[in-house]
Amino acid sequence: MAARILVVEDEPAVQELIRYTLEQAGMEAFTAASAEDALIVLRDELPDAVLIDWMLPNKSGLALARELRETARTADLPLIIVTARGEEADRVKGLDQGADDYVVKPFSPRELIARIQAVLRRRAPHTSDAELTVGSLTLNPVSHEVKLNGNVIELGPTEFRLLHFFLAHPERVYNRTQLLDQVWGDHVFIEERTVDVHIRRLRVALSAGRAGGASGDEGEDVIKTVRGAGYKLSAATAH
Amino acid sequence: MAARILVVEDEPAVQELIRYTLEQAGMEAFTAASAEDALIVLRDELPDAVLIDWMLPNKSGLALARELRETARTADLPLIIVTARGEEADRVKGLDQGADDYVVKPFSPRELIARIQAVLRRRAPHTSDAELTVGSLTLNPVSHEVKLNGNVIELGPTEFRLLHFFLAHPERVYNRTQLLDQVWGDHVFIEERTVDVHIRRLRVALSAGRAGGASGDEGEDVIKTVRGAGYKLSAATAH
DNA sequence: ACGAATCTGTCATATTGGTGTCATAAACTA
DNA sequence: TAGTTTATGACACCAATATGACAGATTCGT
Repeated sequence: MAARILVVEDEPAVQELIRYTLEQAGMEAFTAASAEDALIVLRDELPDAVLIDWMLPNKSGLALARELRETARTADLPLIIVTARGEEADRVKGLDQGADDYVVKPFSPRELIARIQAVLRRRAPHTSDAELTVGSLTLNPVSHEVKLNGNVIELGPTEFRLLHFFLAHPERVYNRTQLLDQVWGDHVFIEERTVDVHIRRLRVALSAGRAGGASGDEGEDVIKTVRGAGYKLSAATAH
Repeated sequence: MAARILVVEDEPAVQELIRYTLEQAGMEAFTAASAEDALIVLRDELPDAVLIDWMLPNKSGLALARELRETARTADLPLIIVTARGEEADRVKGLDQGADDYVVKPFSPRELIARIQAVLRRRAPHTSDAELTVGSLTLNPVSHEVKLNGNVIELGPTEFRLLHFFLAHPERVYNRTQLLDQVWGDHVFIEERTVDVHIRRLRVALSAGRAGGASGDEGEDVIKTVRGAGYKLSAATAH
């Protein structure tokens, strides 16, 4: 989902430049030409971050920043101040006022995007890092490590994501389309049969991990094929 | 050159008092009204020392202290905690958290200056700066020395911070963006691929340290590449 | 203040390894 | 057995990472 940014900037040319830059980077840009407009726009929808020009008609950008901070609903919005070159004092003041970062004009598109993304990143909560386990199989998202009976299993990125998904939804059957959507992303256009191949690669890697096993007794595969339906991960030693 | 001190204090009156005191003593004072602001200011420039009020809005001063210690870039900053009278327990806790010293409010200007100068003078190091070790690799933050199998390894500043960070968070995978945020600071605006280069420099330095070894037996690299995910430091000799 | 030495970030290029597809063999269903 | 559906092995192509070289910064010693 694209990040939605509110741009508060009175000068049309700059406004357009920023909007273009943001959209190039896959972000959605709203605009407001004054602090008042900004407040009105914000009444409707909360963006993911707000970009405020330091110099605005009537109410200064700083005042707007302070106001946003004081209002509960907008208090947590990441703010980035756009300021003119120099102005060290102003910068500190801006940060004191609650801005999360600032960008000095003129700025490069890359820098602007980088700053915004940094701010968004900082606010974003960490995704669940819990270790997933089914039977003797364990996947640790943090260390990016998979173990089976204590043996470390080497997996390629796709197989890792695939197993990760299965472990997060055990015992549940997914058809190839669902797996493509969930593991690859629902915009990709990939042959369905490709899933089979990755399932195989995953199986091979896992069975290799079930090492040392002397006897021909091949334990049940953790990834089960459900003919006509898809695949599922199952701990059951089902017969 | 005047010492530059970052003052993290939310109460304007106290903030002003401290600033005045510092400037009287020929020091340069930056201010931040909250832990968040402090982090932002620190993103730009590293001062010579940080003065933190124990009670801060949102994030407590202690939490800030801990955060600074955990981030490679700021891990070596001398910290002084400003705390209210009494609270022996807090004091201990503060020092545990990595503070270098503390000042009890109300304090005399002379005392404050003295403490700061003392801390600056013995640029020395934090009690909590324990030596970090993984396998036969050791990093001593105090002496700023890295050893591998007893051999001293020479590292550039960035490589040192990078290794420091990895040693503080072993077995955990970080992508390039996270490393840039943690080791360089999250406002920097650096090409992601640059991380690769520093990883390489670190690897080269470390493998050089695995000296004398005649045989072609290249021991496993301590810094592991996790394709599609990033890098991690791992003790595991696994292959 | 002034070179010398070191450090840093970026590129262009080399390498390595992962991906998606196919053709074909098996396995299963009816 | 014929008709499907899934498993396999081989491959060419593409993507991610490693490497080596460089010019601009920074640091240090003097």
